[in-house]
Amino acid sequence: MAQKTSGRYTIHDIAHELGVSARTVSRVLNNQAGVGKSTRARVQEFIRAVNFHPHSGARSLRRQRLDCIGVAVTAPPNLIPVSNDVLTWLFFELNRIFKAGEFIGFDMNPPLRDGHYDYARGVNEQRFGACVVAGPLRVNDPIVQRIHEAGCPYMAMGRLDSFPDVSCATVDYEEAAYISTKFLIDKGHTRIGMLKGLEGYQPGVERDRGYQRALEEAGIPFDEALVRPTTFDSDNNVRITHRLLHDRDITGLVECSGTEDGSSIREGARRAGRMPGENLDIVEWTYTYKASVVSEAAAHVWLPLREAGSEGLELLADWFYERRTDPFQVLYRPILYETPHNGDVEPPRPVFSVNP
Amino acid sequence: MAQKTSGRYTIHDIAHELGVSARTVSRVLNNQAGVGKSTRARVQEFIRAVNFHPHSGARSLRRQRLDCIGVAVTAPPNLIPVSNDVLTWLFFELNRIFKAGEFIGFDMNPPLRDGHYDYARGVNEQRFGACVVAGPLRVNDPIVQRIHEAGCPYMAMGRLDSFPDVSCATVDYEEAAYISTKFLIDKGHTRIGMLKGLEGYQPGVERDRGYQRALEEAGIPFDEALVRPTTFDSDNNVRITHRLLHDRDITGLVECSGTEDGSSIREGARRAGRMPGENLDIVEWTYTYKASVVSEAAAHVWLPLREAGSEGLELLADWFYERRTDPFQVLYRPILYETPHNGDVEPPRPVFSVNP
DNA sequence: GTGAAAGCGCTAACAG
DNA sequence: CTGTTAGCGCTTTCAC
Repeated sequence: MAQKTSGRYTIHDIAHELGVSARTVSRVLNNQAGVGKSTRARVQEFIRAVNFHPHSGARSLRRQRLDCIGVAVTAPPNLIPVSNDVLTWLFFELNRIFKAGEFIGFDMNPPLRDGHYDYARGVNEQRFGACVVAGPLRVNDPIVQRIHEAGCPYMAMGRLDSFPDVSCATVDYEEAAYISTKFLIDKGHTRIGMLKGLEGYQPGVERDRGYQRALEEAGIPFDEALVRPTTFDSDNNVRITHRLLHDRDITGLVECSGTEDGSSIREGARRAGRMPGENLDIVEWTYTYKASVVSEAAAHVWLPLREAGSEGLELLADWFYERRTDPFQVLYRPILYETPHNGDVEPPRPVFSVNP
Repeated sequence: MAQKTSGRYTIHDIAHELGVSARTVSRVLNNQAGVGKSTRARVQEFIRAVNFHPHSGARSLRRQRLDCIGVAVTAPPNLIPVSNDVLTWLFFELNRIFKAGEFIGFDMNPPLRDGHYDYARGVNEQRFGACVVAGPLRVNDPIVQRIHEAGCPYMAMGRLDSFPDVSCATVDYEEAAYISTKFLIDKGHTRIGMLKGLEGYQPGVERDRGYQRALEEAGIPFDEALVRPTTFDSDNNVRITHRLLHDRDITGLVECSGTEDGSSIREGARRAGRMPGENLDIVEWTYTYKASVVSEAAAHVWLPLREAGSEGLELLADWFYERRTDPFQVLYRPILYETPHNGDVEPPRPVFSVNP
């Protein structure tokens, strides 16, 4: 068979080869009506034999439709280590919800441009026909707004104060911080520490607000020394926990690092000579319902982020398939539950990965 | 500013707006010479103001060059759960090696077509200008050959008997199985069990070959009951280990599941009433040098897969940037070392993730 | 230093 | 049921 010099067939080559028109080949490729049964079979046979696939760029240029669903993270993995569990969950959900064989692409390492990670490039360069923004949004993030303005269906897994119209599915971290703190206040604690994840990101700001609101309501003065930003490095978190708990007057601790890394907390408490469950009441945050992050914790707050995300992804698919036309906002409430004490508890499925 | 009806600017719109030609805008976009200093500044300013980005499809159609480096896995994550560690390593390496701001896309969920996962689609549809095939290759895999024939620079992280020309960077699993088994034979064991990962994949076949070669050399008859295929499910591996070690005559064990999941082995041995280090000599495989998978193991075999991969990625970049033109084959030798007994040992960085 | 025109591979509109 | 034609947005000749 004559092969084009470029080394790849085009539909014109195929049409020529088979003595039909390019339009016919295109029809076969797109499963459109208007091709005789035997012609269709011949074309299909040929396409399969030479392993022909249409050029996605040419295709996207002509139809005004991109067939790639993109996942973009808001920062490189060293800063925002989105865990394998979340990526796996996203794969499964995207494949469950987008059924038409869309290509799913992950852009996991956005370039730094003008001081911001440009995770919008997949949308801007028209690679993505829809985009999931995974990872927390920075305070005053300007990038997600560009995605919004591009008109591409998208869903961020976080809200943004500075851009309230953002299309998103997430949980209410302010509420989570509020109920965590209030729980400890109601148990009689007045000096409550907080191990605060995601400083500089929207979820970090929400933690601050919820914590302060609970204190205010109870008339407890705010002491900034009690709030310690954490990272995704477990050694560091051991140290931070240790240092915070040095203050023996702290009897309650909101552990909202978001790392679900119980062993760091335990080790940090141990080094400070504290015994969770005896002289320290901990409220642990987790993204898994009834997960046992630390069995000695007084309570857990469940952040149903995946659950919110799944609902958001359905809406995103509706938008992509033009069953709806607008951004949406899905906000799930966190739920506080006393730590389950039977041995039958699953470990958390982390949203962020922690080293080591 | 007048905006096109489509909602997006094209270089023609910009040219019209600024009273220059599209060619000039294109020159600015691509940092080419032949534009006056002030004209260039005006164009750049405008582009930035309206957040213009060229259409990647149109661009790839016209130049015969794709600017996306793709990572494709050979099967969906439930079958081949490539771990976050490997993904993260790939991000870092790709970003270290590809320096021209290439887009890096991950296709992590290839569709099933004709009984094979079509992980070549990114190459076939001309989305990827280079492709890393992550994950093991199935025995007789026909897909990677299509990538090869497409002429796109690529690198598989595995060899393939049925297609020896495959461009790859990997380790010699046959040698690994051979030295593991030989080590135990030399210690006097004659009945040696094997927990064999990746049945049905090339690395599984190589394990078989290396194991049998060592036995043959020593004149020990092969007993297929001693070789047990494992999975990436740790509960299952506990059961398989337990069942295998039921045979009290087995005194040596090659643990080449590839999971680096020491606790399953320990638990399986415990259930069978065996004490590693006392009545059982284990050789553990790991992808991390001097990692402690199981401290009671007699020896570890280090599979320098990442190290081979890094060298392969450099060659892939050379190919992509046209500093070389051909496929390559990088094959690293595994190394056996006695298990270090000082407490100063790092845990392995897994290549596959294991549930739970 | 700049612009007009052709064409990459495909699909939509329209004609037969 | 099938073919012709135009044009998506860009880069590349080539001419000025």
